[in-house]
Amino acid sequence: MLGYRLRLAQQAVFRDFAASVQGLSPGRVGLLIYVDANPGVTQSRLAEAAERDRSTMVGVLDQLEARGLIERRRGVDRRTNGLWLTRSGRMLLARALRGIARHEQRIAARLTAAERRRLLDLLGKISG
Amino acid sequence: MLGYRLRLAQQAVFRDFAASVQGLSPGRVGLLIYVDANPGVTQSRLAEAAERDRSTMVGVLDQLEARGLIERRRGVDRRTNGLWLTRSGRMLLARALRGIARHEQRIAARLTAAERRRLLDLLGKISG
DNA sequence: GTCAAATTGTTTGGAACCCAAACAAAAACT
DNA sequence: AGTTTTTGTTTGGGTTCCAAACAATTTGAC
Repeated sequence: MLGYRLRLAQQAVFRDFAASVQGLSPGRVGLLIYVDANPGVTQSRLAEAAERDRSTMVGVLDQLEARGLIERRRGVDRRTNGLWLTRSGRMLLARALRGIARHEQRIAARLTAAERRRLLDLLGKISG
Repeated sequence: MLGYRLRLAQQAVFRDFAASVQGLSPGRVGLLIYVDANPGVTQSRLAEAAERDRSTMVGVLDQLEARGLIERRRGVDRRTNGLWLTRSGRMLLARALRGIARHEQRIAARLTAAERRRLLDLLGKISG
């Protein structure tokens, strides 16, 4: 019951999110944010940060690279690829973040500040 | 932020759920419950109830049938397959439901009754 | 009653996701 | 110098889902 309701709420939020950031899943946005904050980060470190397998990253990064959002550059350690956002990657990320901000506002509008705090608190009790 | 926390909570609940009901995803349990409550239900109706495409059901039902949990019988309308739980399907479902009950208790133990009501209320505000 | 239209389950092809095992290239350690 | 470890990659697998096309069957219109 609770799990079901959690899923419904998450889906509602996700749908709104998806409407805010066309063509970029939450996971992808997370990757772009991380690369933006850590320019030159290695694929393995990024996989670690995202709690995904190295092999999972390959295809994802291939796509982001094909869309011209990130760039792989061979590192001094020639086994590694350093990751950077391209100009258009930074621009798309900025646009996405603005969309996310609007999204947060729409969601926040459904709750008072006190309710929001309470909800986060209760969710924490379940997660932790 | 809120979407992220929702996802964490949902994952926590899901992990606990998975530990309760080995080898049966929440979706599968939902299907078994529905078929149990509506013996002879048609594949299309079941797909409707689960908000999935007819074509999605085929593979899922193939698996459940291969595991000997459900049975397809040609209906009077010979286009249709009526669905029934087999004996072992009913037994497995009963076992799963007991596991889920224990699961709910474990989750409930993290919250007081008042907190639980409050959480469901707040989640409703977000979903609706 | 006959013939077009709708419905049912199915197949095929595809899209996101994800992991594990194996591999070559490169680096680090001994 | 030789062994071990790390990195990115490929391959193969699994899950979950949808859309389009199809034959069999039923329904509806005339």
